[in-house]
Amino acid sequence: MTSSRTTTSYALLGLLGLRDWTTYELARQVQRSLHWFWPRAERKLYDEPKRLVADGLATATSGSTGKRPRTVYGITDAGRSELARWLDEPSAGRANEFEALVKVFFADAGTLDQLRTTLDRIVAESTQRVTDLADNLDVGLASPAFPARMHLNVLVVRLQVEQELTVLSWARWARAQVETWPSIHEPDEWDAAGLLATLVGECRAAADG
Amino acid sequence: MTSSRTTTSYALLGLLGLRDWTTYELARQVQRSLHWFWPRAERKLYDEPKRLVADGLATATSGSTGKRPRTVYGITDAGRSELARWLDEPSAGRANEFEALVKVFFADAGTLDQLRTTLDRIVAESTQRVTDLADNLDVGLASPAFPARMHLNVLVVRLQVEQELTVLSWARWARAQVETWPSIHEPDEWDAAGLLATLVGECRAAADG
DNA sequence: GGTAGATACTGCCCTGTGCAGTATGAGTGA
DNA sequence: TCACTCATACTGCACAGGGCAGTATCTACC
Repeated sequence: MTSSRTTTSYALLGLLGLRDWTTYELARQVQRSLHWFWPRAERKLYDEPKRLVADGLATATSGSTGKRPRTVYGITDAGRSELARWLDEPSAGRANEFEALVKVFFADAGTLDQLRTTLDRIVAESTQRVTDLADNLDVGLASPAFPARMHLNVLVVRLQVEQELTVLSWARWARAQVETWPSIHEPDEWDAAGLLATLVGECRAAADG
Repeated sequence: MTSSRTTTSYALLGLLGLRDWTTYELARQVQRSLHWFWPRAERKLYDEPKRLVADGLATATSGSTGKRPRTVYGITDAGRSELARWLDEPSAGRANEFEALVKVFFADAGTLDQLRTTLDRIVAESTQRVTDLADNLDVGLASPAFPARMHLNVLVVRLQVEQELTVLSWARWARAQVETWPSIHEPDEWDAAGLLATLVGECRAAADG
């Protein structure tokens, strides 16, 4: 019986469509590419291929390196057509988790210093992510794993870059704003309603355009 | 014994810090505000307050509307100090789930038409989100639930708006690019490596700046 | 009196996370 | 040659979280 498949199933099936992988290789590849828009724990990546095999979408070839087991997974024809079929399905909406932003949102439960620290950390983490992304891309440029797929990579990577840059520049802006606040409760000299109205205007303009 | 707390615990504790709520009200409020950066299923929002009460961080007042039960939750002093303490903790990194982008990434398992449809859907969903966001903000401007918290709202909302606008403009760009492709495998006239190099440059500049 | 929509939950099964634990293999230097 | 480190290759367990179905009652309106 074919059990129900999740996006994770298809994400791995997609990778198997490119070449054969061991689970360990899959785990590392997922960290490098898919992780940016479909983050999954390594643990799951050891379970999922077994389900694909059970459903006839993938093959498992058991070998060994000395005494250590080594399972290589590949895609089947059924897997390829199931993957192609999945591309037609409507997708789930985006979901963004950003714990630090929850802390910003409830900052008035604490002190101004705490908010400043939170924003400093966001700036630092964001800078790190941007740097990591650039490093990844450099490696990809120097020795592309799948040169024939560069165009699709560019589509996806461009969004990643723009998202990361958006967060980074927002974080710097927010940190600068908060610097001038006299207290966590009163922003002083701040036309919050005006800023909000401007944001609404930008949304309307973008939605119409 | 105090069980371990999750970010969801603190998110709800934060709302309880603003005023008392019934679980139903909490669920609706979470959809309106927190959902954009800490999405959680309604189901979870019925379990979590009970844990907060068990840990002494919240109070539950059982009442009724006729025969229907009605539990109002509030925060305790212990809850307030625990919330303030939490603000000091380092946060988990961001996590973005974007199923449709997985489909874009593996688009060469299907046809060019499928990719175009996927991108069309992303544009549509993104436009909807931007519109919803603007509607929410309009309501918030007209009758703010917590006027004294407008400044924190603006900080958070600005990131939401910029993220949504980033996705929308990316989606439109991507759709336009793909329009010119002769096949899913060859982009024609496309300097993918050059585009990638430009993106890397932007990352480096932003990380340094 | 009927009915649609809002309110107020619970149970169940599954996915997914995080962490600890258990190995072996390959490379490096003392 | 031995020890050490890091990479490879998994498994078990407990708990967080998601999605869906199910079960009520209340309010407003016709």
